[in-house]
Amino acid sequence: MSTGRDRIFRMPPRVRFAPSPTGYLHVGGARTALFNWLYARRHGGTFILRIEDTDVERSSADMISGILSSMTWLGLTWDEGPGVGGPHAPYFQTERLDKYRAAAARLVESGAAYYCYCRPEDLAAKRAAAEAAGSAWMYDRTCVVLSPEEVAAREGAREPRAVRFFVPAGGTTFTDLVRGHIAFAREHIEDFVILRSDGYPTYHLSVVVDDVEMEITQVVRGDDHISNTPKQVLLYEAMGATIPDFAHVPLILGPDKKRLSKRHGATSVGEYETQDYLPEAMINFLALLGWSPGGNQEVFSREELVERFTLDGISGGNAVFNSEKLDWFNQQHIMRLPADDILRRLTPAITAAGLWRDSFFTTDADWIGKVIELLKPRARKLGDIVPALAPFVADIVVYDEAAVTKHLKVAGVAAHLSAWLQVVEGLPSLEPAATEAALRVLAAARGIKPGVLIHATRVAVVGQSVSPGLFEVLDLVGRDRVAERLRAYAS
RNA sequence: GUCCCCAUCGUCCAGAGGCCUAGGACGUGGCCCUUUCAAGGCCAAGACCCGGGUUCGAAUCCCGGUGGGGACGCCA
Repeated sequence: MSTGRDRIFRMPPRVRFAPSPTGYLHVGGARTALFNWLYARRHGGTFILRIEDTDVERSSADMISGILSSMTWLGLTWDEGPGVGGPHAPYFQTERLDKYRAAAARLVESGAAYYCYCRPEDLAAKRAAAEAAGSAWMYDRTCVVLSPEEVAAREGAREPRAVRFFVPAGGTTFTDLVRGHIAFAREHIEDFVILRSDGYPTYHLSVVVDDVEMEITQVVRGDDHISNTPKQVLLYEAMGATIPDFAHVPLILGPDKKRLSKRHGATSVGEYETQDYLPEAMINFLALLGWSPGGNQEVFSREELVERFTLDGISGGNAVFNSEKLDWFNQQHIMRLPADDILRRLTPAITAAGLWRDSFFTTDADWIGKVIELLKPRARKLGDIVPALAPFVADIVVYDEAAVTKHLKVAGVAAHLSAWLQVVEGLPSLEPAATEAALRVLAAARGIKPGVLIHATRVAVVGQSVSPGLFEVLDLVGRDRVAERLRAYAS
């Protein structure tokens, strides 16, 4: 049998992300998708998206479009799958049912599987009884001993039946790229159903049939699939197919170390999109949850992650989702975004706020770029920049009452501002260093601390007691606007 | 209950027998910068789950225990 290692060097990998559209794209799923995507991109391979919608009861079209949209938002583009097609189309399992049925029939034919006429209610009762007795239930093989005549009779009577895989005696081992060898004794594996009585395949069958047909070379998926793997290995063997490599990645937990769920807060990628996180921050954060490139660098661009990604950098233990660190990554990525990029991303929001000017991309590009640079390190979310733009680009100043009371409605301040206004009007421009020097000279002349003028000016000009460095702000707001706003509070 | 996986600061990771007096990041506390708020810089507190082995030497290897997680569906 050829090992995965050989395969890596022989041909580009083909990996897939195969979500079930029974819910939104969960951050855990997103990370699994990311690892697959990084692996494919790193090795010049193919990243396939396949929708496992065989649970027709719980799957929905809305969930499918939600998942696709979250994948797109994260930038996890797929080479084969919904919308783009590919050599193994279709990529929706419900459109591939004939393949699973044919595979099940072949397995029955070869004796690797058999028809099971047990009724679900009876099985449930047996399971409940075993559970009550405190022991684990495994299918008791009632139907494996049926004679060919009886099977023929029941088939003729069109009795509902499922197809079960016959688990042979022995042991099953497989190599996991993250954990090494894993062994299961087959007495712990029951004869599992591969085709339901309604003709739909179960996960085990469809996943193996598709992974074989789509020539998947590495199966990178969640840890929760590790106990499914021996069953699937058995299926590969029975089908005479090449077994892919497996890499099971640890789960993402909530702060209480329980599997991450809604009660821990936002768990779907869509919620983070709504909350205005940068997709590159999400990618960076998720990549480092359970994987390490080695070294001390923490902030990575998508390209840098692709360059460094290796499966053996994945750690074995589960990871707790730490949203404070996500916030930090978000801020780090905001600070690394060029101003023109920020402007482009924020165009709709700025427009909606009534602050847009077409000159931002032309004659005012330089100026607005400086404004954004000033606002950048203070934004925790990209959208924080939008309201902060108002005092610069418009005459909209929202005055914070507490700030006004504290810094402007103070005895003597109006007179000081009046003097300062005269100075400002006499200045050729508000170049920061010169403006600051002028303010300090004035403060000294009037026998007050520079801070009195600085704080009063800040509140008068931006309406808040916090802002970027005052003199940079004044320069970018412009002398006329600054003078106008000072005048409102001068005596 | 049975099987499987995992185990380093509160959290995410580094560490693949001596480089460990265990390193980085988030968070926390302090200081610096300073006109505010951020950003940035510096400092501090903070961990190898326990017990046995193996070895001259173990965070690193082995065994056991404990703890956590996962799986035991005609869900995926």
